[in-house]
Amino acid sequence: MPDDAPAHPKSRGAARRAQRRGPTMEDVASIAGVSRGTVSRVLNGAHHVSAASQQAVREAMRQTGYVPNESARSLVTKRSGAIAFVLSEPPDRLFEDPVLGGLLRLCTQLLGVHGRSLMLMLAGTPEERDRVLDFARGGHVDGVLLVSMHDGDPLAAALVDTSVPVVVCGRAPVGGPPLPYVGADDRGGARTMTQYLVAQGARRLAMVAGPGDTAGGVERLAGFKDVLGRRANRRAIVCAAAYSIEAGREAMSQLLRTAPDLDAVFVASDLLAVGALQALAAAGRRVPEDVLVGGFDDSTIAAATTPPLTTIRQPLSQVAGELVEILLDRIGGRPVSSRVLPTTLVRRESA
Amino acid sequence: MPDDAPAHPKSRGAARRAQRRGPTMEDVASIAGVSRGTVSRVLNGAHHVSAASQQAVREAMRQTGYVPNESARSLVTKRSGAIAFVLSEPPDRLFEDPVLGGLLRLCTQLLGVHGRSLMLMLAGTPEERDRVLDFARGGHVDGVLLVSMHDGDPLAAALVDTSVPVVVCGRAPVGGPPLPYVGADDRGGARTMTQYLVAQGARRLAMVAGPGDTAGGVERLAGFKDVLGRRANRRAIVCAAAYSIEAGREAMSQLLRTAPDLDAVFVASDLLAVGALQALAAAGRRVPEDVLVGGFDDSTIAAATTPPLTTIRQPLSQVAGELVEILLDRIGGRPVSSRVLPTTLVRRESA
DNA sequence: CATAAGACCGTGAGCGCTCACGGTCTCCCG
DNA sequence: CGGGAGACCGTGAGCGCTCACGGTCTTATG
Repeated sequence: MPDDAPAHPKSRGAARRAQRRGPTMEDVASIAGVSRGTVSRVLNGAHHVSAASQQAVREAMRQTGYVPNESARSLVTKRSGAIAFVLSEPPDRLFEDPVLGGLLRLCTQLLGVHGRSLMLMLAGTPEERDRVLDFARGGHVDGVLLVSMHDGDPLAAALVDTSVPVVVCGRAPVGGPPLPYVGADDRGGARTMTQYLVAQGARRLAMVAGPGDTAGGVERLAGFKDVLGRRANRRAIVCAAAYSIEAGREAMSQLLRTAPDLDAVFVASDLLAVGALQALAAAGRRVPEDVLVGGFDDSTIAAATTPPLTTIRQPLSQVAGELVEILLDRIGGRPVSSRVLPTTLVRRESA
Repeated sequence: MPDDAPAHPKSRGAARRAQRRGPTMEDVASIAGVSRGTVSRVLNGAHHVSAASQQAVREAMRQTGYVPNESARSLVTKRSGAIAFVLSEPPDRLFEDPVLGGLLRLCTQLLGVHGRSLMLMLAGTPEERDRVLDFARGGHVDGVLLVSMHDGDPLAAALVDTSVPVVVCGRAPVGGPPLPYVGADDRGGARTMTQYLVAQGARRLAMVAGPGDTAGGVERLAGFKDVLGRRANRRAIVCAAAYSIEAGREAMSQLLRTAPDLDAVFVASDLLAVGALQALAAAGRRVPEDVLVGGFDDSTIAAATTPPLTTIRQPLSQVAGELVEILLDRIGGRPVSSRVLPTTLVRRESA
């Protein structure tokens, strides 16, 4: 410390405290020979601080191992630096779906580079929902990334009047408040797949749709119908009870009964398709020789099935990118708009 | 302002502030006709508070929609209520492995029940690691759940001297500090599977082991060798480069070259096994007729392969339970001990 | 050379809470 | 009936930070 005299009167207890409970701003300030205010300035922004002070402060921070106390900061700024990633789903969803895992990872990573942290919150039960609401109201989080597939989700409505910025992933639940959202183009993707199946020679197409109260459920079905028009056979469409392997197996079995002559099936998600593949195999139908199978999502599992699944890829990293960008914009008070991202067909062997 | 009489001197700004930024404790107190201190008491513990005051306070809280400000609380208590779930892995791990997703969900849920929240943090890059460390040092989290598979992880060592309670999931990395951990009995499970394979008539067993610097990698291999003793053929053991489908495929292909006469293979993880199954199919080997295949984890994917995978189940919910219990104990200053949980064989069709 | 404009920096007043302390009031025992 | 023990409750002093304000010192400008 070439530039510093013995120290200021204020620094008496500072050193002792510094070793007890982590150094405070005051400690850094006294070591750097400046005031709290200056330290604060270099910490955020560093406008109007001389190069010398800045240097001294940084050195003092390094030397003391200073870490700003986020609680104290939040207390006055009313910002927490945290974003809630809320999974408004039955509890086993995260367990099953690799897509969700990927989204979560991507968001954590992206948020991290913006200096923000992610709190994972479940909202399957009323108690959990209340906790989320309390967090939002209590200023514990600056924004919410709501992953909600189901329509009429009570959380979305409750969340808007906490006035905490919210962005929905997937699609804004119908009947809910008009929240900004970002999602893949479910309908367009479904159209692409259906057209592809037709182009591959499918004549009697069937569909395993997702649950009827989810965006993926209705939009992908709509895309299917867009292409088929009145040729769509009502008997050849069943909705799965959930996005799970079992539900897919059951739905496919049912399809095999109601539309036994099907020669292609579009399944609304890869996980569902895994189940469908199993049901098909159990029924002795070969894929793709007897039945073409198309999935949706392009999750990890798609490449692992037998045969590997032809599917529609969701641009997951784009979705994550837009999600955090929009949320951060909303938090910053900038205007935002929802976004629907294009999907692509991934050809493998099932169709 | 229709509802406000001149009121107490102190409550002048209170009402105005209450509608601006959420009610504070002072607001609740003045409405309930008590003091801050009493409100604080009913909030935590509620000892030495008359039933009447307690009633009044609760009513006032309900009426104002009061939510305690966690930052202010943390500032004085030095506790944050948050736990970091740190994934010290290459970034694509979470993407792939359903086991991790399940663990994450379970921990979030359990922690939630205890009134604590979970921050998800990645620690794949040095920057991310520094962030984790800063969080720990800054008192931003009360404890860390470290999911680290690789030995010699620098994070574990750095974390211990932040004096923040840490519990490791999996196993304490060798060469690292002696941290409490909880994990499944990898070695025992591997023994069980190997014995089972032998009992099923396997004579020339091979193994696709996990990466050599992971607990799962060395322990499961050790279990394999425990059973086979000197009958273990060195040529019939290869380590996969990672826990991924591709790595499994490649390892299996290699095995097919170095030990072409194998009639059973124990694969150190389900994900790896998916790849192995693909390689086997590509080579024209039928499972289980020509080759028995055993996996490890019993992740979602295990039931979805063709044929469905016989595997070793990790008691995931028990792992999660012990993990948070031990961490909470450590935070509470109670003594803790590491725990190894038993695994079970799940028979399906691949062996 | 006087003065305005700006750069730089220190200070005080909180943010909303907890916790130790001390005060009051009741009740019971000797 | 005095007084100690508790129960109950209010108060002050911060926790570590930010932000507005105002002061000093430099520099440019008329």
